[in-house]
Amino acid sequence: MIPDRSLEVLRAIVQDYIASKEPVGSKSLVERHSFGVSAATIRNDMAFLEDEELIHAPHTSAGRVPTDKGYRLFVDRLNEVKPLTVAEKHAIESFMQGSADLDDVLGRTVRLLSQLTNQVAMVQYPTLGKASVQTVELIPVTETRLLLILVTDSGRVQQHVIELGEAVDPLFIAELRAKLIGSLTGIALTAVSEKLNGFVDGFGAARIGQVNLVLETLYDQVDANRQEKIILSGTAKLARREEDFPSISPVLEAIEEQVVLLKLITEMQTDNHGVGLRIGRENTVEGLSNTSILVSGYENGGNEIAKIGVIGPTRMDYSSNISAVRAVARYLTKTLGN
Amino acid sequence: MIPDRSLEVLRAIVQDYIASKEPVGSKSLVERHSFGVSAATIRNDMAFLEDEELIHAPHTSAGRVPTDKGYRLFVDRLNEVKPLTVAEKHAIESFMQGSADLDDVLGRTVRLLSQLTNQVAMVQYPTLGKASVQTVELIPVTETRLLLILVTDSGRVQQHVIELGEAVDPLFIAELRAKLIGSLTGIALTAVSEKLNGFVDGFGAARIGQVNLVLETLYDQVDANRQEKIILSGTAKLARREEDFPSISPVLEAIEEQVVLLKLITEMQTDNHGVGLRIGRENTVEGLSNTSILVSGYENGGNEIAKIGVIGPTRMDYSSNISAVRAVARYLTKTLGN
DNA sequence: ATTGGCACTCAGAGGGCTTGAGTGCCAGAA
DNA sequence: TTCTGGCACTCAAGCCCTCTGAGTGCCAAT
Repeated sequence: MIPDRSLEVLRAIVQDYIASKEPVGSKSLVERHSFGVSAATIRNDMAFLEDEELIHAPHTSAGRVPTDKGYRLFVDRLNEVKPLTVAEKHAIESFMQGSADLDDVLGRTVRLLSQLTNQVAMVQYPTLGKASVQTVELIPVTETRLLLILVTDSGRVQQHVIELGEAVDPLFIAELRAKLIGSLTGIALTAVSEKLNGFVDGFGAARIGQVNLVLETLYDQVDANRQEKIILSGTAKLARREEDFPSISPVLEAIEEQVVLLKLITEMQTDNHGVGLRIGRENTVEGLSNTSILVSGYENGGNEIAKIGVIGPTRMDYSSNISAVRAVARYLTKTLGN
Repeated sequence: MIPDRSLEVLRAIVQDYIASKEPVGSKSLVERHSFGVSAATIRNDMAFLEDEELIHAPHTSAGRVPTDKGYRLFVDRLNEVKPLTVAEKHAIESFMQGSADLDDVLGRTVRLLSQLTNQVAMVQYPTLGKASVQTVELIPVTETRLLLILVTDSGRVQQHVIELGEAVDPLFIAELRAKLIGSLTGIALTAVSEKLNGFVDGFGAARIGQVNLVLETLYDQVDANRQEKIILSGTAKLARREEDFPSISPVLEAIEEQVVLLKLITEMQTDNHGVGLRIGRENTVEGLSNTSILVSGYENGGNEIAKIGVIGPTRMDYSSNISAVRAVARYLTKTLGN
């Protein structure tokens, strides 16, 4: 077990280090905090913390810096997070004012979060979840091309142009459209392909090719709904934190690899505060070993669920950022609820 | 007038500097190139070039580095550009294989260009231009919501959800839809708002509110078509060129300011080679004073036109990059032509 | 358990020295 | 007139050395 005072010392080290970016020594520690004991005593505590691998000295005669494990303990014991300022709340409100368009809302959200936290922010597009088909549309756009539109009950709209390679008969399109709407409306996305089993049988042999093309595109769209997407904002913020990284290049590269990033945040669990956090090397992704990733979940109309979050140096202000991410996630859920 | 040999010397300096990232001196110059004269003579030429502000010495006892003006002259006199390798051509072909979907094609293109040039690549979405309305669709998605879809003859599809705030009558929607299609099909985007003058008069007073909502959204979409957009790829490539910039942070920031970037590339003229180039401070945008921007235009089905390009350090391989940008622009035009 | 004291460590700053690539200029050759 | 070899000069960058001070670990005393 870790003694109370040692915990306090750890907390103080983390705070001072976050504020100053300098390794913190026993003396400056007793100056800035009132422990009621002398520097020598603190040094003993620090020796203990070092044994526990919670802090670490960059070199012999330097102050101490929290390790990933130290940050982790600090965050886990963090029982109150810094509440947002009025200005911040106001910023959230005014930022979220706007249209009901999913792309737009998510775009605003990610910029907002980046601005609030001064970190790189990310928003994952809602995943398939329990979403179901609201409607399907089939619109001729040229002689040989159809536009297929899929609308889910969570408000997501997807469209894709299908090249049929031959002129299409408007009557046939109308029939196909009607049948599709009849079969799919209200059906869960996960059940679409099952539901369409044998669908093609209802058409004449001459049409089968075209019907199959349309169905394939439809499956693709359902899949694209599953295939997740992420948007980022504030990449430049990383660069302004240059001192925090040996080199930012691997970090930028890791962030550009959206597939990896998606996998990472998808498998992150959120705790009882509603946030998930990976500190430093807890992210097994190479290139992110000096960054922490902080996420929170949001809901889209009670159906789809996805995550938003920030990426920053391990030496970030966890307290503020946690409350910012949480607040923005909540507002996002609320906004999407309408 | 600048003597021939001096021009040759400038060319050699630019080439060596691009290759080595080191200021180049008279001695290494005569070693690597066969001018048929001695280093001392070259020094005289260099003194001349320096008077003309085409090269510049970072400090007294150092070699020379081309100035923006020097690069400019070099590029303007560049009469042959490095042709693409077979592998590169192959890469382009295979990258462009895919769907007819505009988003998808542009996404592939920008990644391709970034990969080919090893720079940050950008693709501007096609602008309004001569595009006209192919069709308009109005689809109820919930009790109170409509989905408005606008398809232009260049294959661009835009959609937006309209919240009407009250239940909608399917018959009314059908009527509105029919009238819209009747009025707008084939109409140039630029003429849409004019064409719809008085459109609302054909509806009963009770419907006017709803009709206006739909029209407003439609105008917004036409405008969104005008309001341009840009996508980027390979931002991390900048970071790997860290040495080339005093600090990459301002560069990243400038790039994130897409509005500025758009304005910049929009007003860039392309020369007879089909490419436009701004070198260093020729970009009046702060933060881009150490970068060069290289663009080329592409066409979308002969109608819309926009630009693609790369952003990199002034010390970039202009010859290769120019041919890459040109080639990709050509392929993009071709792909979109289908 | 805590403290003051003390010897010890070491990164980083600062100063001075050396090196060598590179320059500018000049007088003589072509 | 143009080119060349030679020479004195410059100066960033690398190297080594020293110094400094923040910080440590440990011990004996409280």
